[in-house]
Amino acid sequence: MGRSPCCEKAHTNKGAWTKEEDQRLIDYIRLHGEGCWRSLPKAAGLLRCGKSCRLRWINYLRPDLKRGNFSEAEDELIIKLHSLLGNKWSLIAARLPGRTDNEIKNYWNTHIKRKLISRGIDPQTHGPLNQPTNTNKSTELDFRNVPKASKSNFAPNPSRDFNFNEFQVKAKAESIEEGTSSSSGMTTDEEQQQEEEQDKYAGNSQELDLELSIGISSSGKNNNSTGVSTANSAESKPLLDKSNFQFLGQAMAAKAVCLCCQLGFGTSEICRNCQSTNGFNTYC
DNA sequence: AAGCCACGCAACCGCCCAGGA
DNA sequence: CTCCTGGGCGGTTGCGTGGCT
Repeated sequence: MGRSPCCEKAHTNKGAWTKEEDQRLIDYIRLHGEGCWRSLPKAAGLLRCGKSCRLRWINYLRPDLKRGNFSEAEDELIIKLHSLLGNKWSLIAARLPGRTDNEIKNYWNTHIKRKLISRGIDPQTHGPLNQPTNTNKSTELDFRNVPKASKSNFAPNPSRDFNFNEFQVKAKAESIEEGTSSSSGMTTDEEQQQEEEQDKYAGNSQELDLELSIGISSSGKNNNSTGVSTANSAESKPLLDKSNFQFLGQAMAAKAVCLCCQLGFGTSEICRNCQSTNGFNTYC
């Protein structure tokens, strides 16, 4: 039996995308929007697999992408989210405006894993390195190893004994790096930028609110945040004039989904609160 | 200067799920 | 209810690049 291939492999290009291909894809999506990826390559005149087009768009061409280096605050946020969600990169990415799951996954594997190990923390269990792997604390909600089906089937379940406070993780600005921040070799400007980032994500309370509303950040906020990051991302920003894509940003914001709702708290106090207390997402 | 190696990241692969017919 | 298709996700691969010898 087997699945039908997503495309005619014999007639598709592979490997790195050319500028022409990028431009074709951008132009097409600008005119017709996202969706129907299978038929998109033909319609756009691309010799690419539909999935390849989708990935290229999502991971590289999308106008609301941030790119550039991850800030320390983003690092910590990723770590906290990973401790809650495990390798659910898409969920983690939903909490990091302008970042893609692929980008975060790569960053995790190349930087954060090493960072945690150097701190003596097991990147998988988030427990001490020399501790046995099976160390799930009863007080921690752990989405790792949750069957995939449950991801989208989190219907409200009154019988479930669920303490939402367990979703909130304190991420005090304490001891991010053992020692001082200067150990990272940052310049003063970088440190200042990092502080801004930390303010942006953690707020003044120094408490990381992980109520986990999912969504690509709204265009307004995101524009602001990308304004901070454009300095280091300019070189990698492909072909795009951001202003041309405002409508796309708005459309994406409209697609935002609150995780409270996904988890079945759509009518709860918690869900209402996420509009006002969330660090950077306001949709619900 | 050349070769080797390690690393980072873009892209691909294959599986899974949701929704429609 | 079953099958099929489109889309999404996590894991893996492979190429480009920079550092070291």
